[in-house]
Amino acid sequence: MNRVVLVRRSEATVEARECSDDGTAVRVRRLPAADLPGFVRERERSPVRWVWDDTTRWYPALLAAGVRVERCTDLRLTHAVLRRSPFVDQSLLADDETGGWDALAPVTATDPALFPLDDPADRLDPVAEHERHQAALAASAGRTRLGLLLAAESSGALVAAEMTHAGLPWRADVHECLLTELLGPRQKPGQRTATLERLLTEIRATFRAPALNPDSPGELLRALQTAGLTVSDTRSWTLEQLDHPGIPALLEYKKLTRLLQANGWTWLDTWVRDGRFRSYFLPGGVVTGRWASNGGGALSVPTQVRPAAVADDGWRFVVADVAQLEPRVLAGMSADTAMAEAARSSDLYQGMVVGGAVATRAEAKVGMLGAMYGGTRGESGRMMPRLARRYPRAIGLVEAAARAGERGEVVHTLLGRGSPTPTGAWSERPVELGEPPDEVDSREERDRHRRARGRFTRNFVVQGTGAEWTLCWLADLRNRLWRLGGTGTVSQRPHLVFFLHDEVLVHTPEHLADEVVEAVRGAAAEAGRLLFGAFPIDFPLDVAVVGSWGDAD
DNA sequence: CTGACTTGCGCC
DNA sequence: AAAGGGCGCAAGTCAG
Repeated sequence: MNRVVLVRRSEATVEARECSDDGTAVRVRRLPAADLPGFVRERERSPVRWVWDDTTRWYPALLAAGVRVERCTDLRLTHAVLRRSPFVDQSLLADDETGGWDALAPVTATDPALFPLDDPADRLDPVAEHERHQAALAASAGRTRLGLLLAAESSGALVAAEMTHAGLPWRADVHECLLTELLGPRQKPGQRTATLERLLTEIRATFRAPALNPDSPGELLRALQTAGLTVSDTRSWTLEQLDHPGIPALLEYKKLTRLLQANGWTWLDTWVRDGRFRSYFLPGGVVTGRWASNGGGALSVPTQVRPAAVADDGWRFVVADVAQLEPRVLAGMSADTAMAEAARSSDLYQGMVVGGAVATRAEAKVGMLGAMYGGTRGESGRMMPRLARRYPRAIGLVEAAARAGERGEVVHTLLGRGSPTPTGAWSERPVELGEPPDEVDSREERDRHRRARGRFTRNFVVQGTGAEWTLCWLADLRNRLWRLGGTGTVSQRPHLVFFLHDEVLVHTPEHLADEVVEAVRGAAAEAGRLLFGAFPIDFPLDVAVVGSWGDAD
């Protein structure tokens, strides 16, 4: 399949350099920037891979012109993966421009950098960078898996741009009803709503603190202590443990102020336009390879307000999430057949009970979370020996990752994404006897850092490989949705509108909902095959066809 | 006053 | 019910 590298030659001119598989240029043409959408639409009639510096700099304008692309290589993202992969000979990537590629940041519409007069991307040569990537990949011992990761990462960039373009259908009127019901009518900024005022009066009375401002952690802590409560912080979970008549009102107050501040009327004004919640998803935005988001706290939309996400008339949401993604990924990547057997039931934790590893589902869950996150204290720590005996490969894999991290080493995901190189003296330097204590951390502190590093690398391999599974799932789903057919642009057909680590929302015309469900399941099966080949591990989905996100669970 | 840091809490 | 990993965001706090 031919590739077409797109290069900005000036504000008004684009160069399209078409290459065959072996890299020889087939055709180079210059065209006015305004003609680009038409050119891309035409060239998409036969298979092609677009190569560009950064999807956030090219794709939004194409989507706005009604043009979808099938596949691309996003050099900003592939550069980031290659630069940190332990399977890449870094000398093959070295160039004067390496620092520029390292520093390249995505652009969002809220950035003044949307139409930057002086975009740092324009000082970089995508043709040369792409050639370095090809060379580094070809020379890599992990080229097959790494190649899959680069393709999946680039595909994720397309999905992210399309999701921002389409937006998540959001009913401001439903959201406002919900706010008014819980908080009372909207007040001016800085003023408490009726419900908050009522709770405030009650809190001040029961704690005998007539001027108390519960929004100030310091003031609140002192008030609690004056009331005879022994607490050292004001977290809700801490307060729940206390026995005092003022606590319920205080907890309610904290819950409602949180709603008001994070997802209240201001949030609606800022992030919801024309019936869509539009935020920015940033593929590869997290070190593990998970996505980050920008704007409106997209990845932490509380379940409380999800009822306001409502499909258009005649349309539905297909909401799908993977049950217990990370333990399944761990079973697959470690080829632990005993754990894969437990995963055969739709509830992996119950499967561990049936398999005789642990006595209860609760033990299975807490034990696995501890294994993947590094919990050593209490119940999860006590489960570890039994889990390690029963699932030696799975537990062995995370233990090895933890020990590597403690030694200051880099670990990697199944497809070859590397963890960041640790910085700081604590990682390697041995304890020097007699060193002045004010120049080095104490031994205790450095041990604490080492263990924290171990927990990070332990989690990195699982969370990161989980992110690779979901990338493959998204990429394949995106293509299946397009093939369901129909006419028109991305947002006129079944299309992805939201993605939350292990959950997707598809907005679809109602009559295609059943086919979308099939597509979502088919893509999950394909993701499992891509990552784990014939190894028998499956990824059951919870799928719901609903009119509102709030009805999905 | 601004900017950096901390606290607390939402999501997975 | 959290713990243990990864985030974003808003408000409070504090130093300059």
